[in-house]
Amino acid sequence: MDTKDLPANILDPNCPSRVIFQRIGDKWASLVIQVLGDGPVRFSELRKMVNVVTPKVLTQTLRTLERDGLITRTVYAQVPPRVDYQLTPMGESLLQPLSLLREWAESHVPTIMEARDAYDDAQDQALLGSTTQGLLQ
Amino acid sequence: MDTKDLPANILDPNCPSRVIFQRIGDKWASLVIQVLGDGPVRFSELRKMVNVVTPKVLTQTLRTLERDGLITRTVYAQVPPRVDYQLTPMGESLLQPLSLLREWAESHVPTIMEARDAYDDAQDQALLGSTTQGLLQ
DNA sequence: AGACAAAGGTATCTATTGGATACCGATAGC
DNA sequence: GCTATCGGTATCCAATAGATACCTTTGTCT
Repeated sequence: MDTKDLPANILDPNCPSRVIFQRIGDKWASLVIQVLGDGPVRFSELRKMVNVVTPKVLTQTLRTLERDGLITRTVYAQVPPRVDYQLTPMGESLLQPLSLLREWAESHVPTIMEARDAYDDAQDQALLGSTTQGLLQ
Repeated sequence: MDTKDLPANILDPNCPSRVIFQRIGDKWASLVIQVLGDGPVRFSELRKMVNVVTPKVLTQTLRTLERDGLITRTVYAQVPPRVDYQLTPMGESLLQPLSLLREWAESHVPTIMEARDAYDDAQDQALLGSTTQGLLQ
């Protein structure tokens, strides 16, 4: 009985679901998938839409997404070359969960910014206090 | 009229929602939030439950989550010290979107593993072909 | 008194990853 | 020939993650 036969569990570092979960959360992968939600996009367009990623990193991202079966890569024999990336059905099935997260992020911007300001102010105060204390010794 | 006044948009690199979106997708942050879904957990327990993170990285993760107002940190004046981390209401509001993603990941493990195998096999074949070609020259 | 243990970290160093930049190969148009 | 386009690679440097050792406080054990 091997680990891989157990039910998938993200908290088990040996479970593939964990790697997959973290791949989805990848800095660029999730953005790429959402951009591809409207249909196939070519490499250079993708680079523009997902502001701002270097070609090396975008290529890496696309390769792993392709390997995982979330997108397909189609090369057209033209010059200059044309390469389209598009979601597979499995890739499309990720759109809904991802858009929920996206909506969450977009709607909580103000609250989070406030929380940050409050935290940073508190930190500044604490720092000021300890410095003063230091000077008073 | 500044960028920060525009509607939140993850695809805009200057929009805070993007940073927030990527923070959620952070390798450890999302796992921590899900673990805290069942109630407060202390540092060492968290380390065990979120297998396997180094103390430095866990501390960093917890600090940013605290700064963003997603968790609170409570210190009990005991020896040895006890520090509890728990979700704020905003943190709790992330549980549902995250669990969707988690379910997606856990349920698609087999399909993705197959896709990987297929991709790697295709790569091996292509490599073998080019090598053979190389030898035949 | 001295040694040791527990919890929640921090400090330091190294390995891995991400990013900036330059360049390549094929071909069409000038 | 020279230049531009597209989809990348190659190379190098900076930022991040990870491994490991160590610190602090106080209670307990000997």
